[in-house]
Amino acid sequence: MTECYIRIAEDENEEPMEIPSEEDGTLLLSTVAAQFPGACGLRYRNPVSQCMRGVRLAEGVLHAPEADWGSLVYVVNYPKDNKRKMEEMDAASAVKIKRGVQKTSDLIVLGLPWKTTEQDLKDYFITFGEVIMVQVKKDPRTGNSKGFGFVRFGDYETQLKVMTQRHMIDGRWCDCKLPNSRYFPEQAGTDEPMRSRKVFVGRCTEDISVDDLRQFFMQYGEVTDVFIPKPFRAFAFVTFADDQVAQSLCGEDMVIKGTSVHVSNAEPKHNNSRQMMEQGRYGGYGGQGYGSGRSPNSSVNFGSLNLNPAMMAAAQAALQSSWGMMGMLGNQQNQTPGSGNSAGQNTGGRDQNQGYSTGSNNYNSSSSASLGWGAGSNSGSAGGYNSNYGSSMDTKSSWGM
DNA sequence: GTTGAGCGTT
Repeated sequence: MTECYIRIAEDENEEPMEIPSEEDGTLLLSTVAAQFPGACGLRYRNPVSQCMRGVRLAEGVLHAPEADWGSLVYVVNYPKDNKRKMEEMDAASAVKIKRGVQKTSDLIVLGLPWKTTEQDLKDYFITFGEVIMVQVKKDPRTGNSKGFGFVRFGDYETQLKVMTQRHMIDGRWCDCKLPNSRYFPEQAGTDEPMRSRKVFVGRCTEDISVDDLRQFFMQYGEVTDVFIPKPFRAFAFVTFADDQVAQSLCGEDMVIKGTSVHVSNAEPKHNNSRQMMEQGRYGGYGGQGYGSGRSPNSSVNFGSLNLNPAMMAAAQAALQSSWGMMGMLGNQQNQTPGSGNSAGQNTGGRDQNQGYSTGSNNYNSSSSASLGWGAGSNSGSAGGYNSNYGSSMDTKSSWGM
């Protein structure tokens, strides 16, 4: 497929405008948005079925429905359409529904053998379901594994399943939990102190450009600004036209160009010390330190339920979901009773009767392609951390909320 | 070349 012009209109009955594709025949959402500000996608009427069809959109790139775009007229989608239809529903819920029932998040994988590679991790976890991203954390200098990593699944059910059992990976028992670094906006406070239109995007890699960020985040709403500090400091700021859109994304893990980035509240810029007074309740991590017990604002006491750490993690996740604790109690029955709650990190133990057998290669993931590693060495995760990290704080002070 | 509880980003 080659470069062409695609007919696009705001409405089926409107006069279409011809918009150029890329050289490979794809169409950038940003190109559409240049003519139709706020656009988040395209649809068209299928000539055969007479039904409206959505155009495939992946990371800001629109793909022709058939071999080429043809002479159809494509109609612009706007995020506001959703909001109008959903009336009282806030943008946060709208976004969640648009993207599926329950968002997934990165899980930390603890106890990995030193030799385990990202490919090994992927090969193992794909037997549970679609894998969006894997990482093995390495020493930036030597390249040696630090013995832990991260994984992200396509489906929340898969994530729950993986969290509730231990994993034999390359000869060692490993645990998958929600990482401590996760920020829980639902628990940050009862009222909503933050109404910023700007979000902080952490864990960026150097190959993620301003355009990449803009094109990725456009799918959630109109992006008014993208800022990447120079020199590279592994984070960025994205500002939306709508603060509700910004807030709805806070706390989420996103995968951009195969890298797991984390979206959270942008801290108020501190120039003139007044705002520092409010830092207490803002604090990016909701005030929770590393390691110690979380859920400071939760009124539920899980201690009485005799849950093992994995179940605690699931419970933590349940707190954020709509189905609450009910699903968990069902899961609990599948746990082997009296197997010890593995609190002592018994890494050599063979205590759990997990239904996973290392011989079964049921690669049931339908399509994990196009999302990351395919071409060998994209996830050189440690590659970007060598240079002046955290050197100049003044780069962001010149930039206002 | 060692290690074995931890925790990625302001």
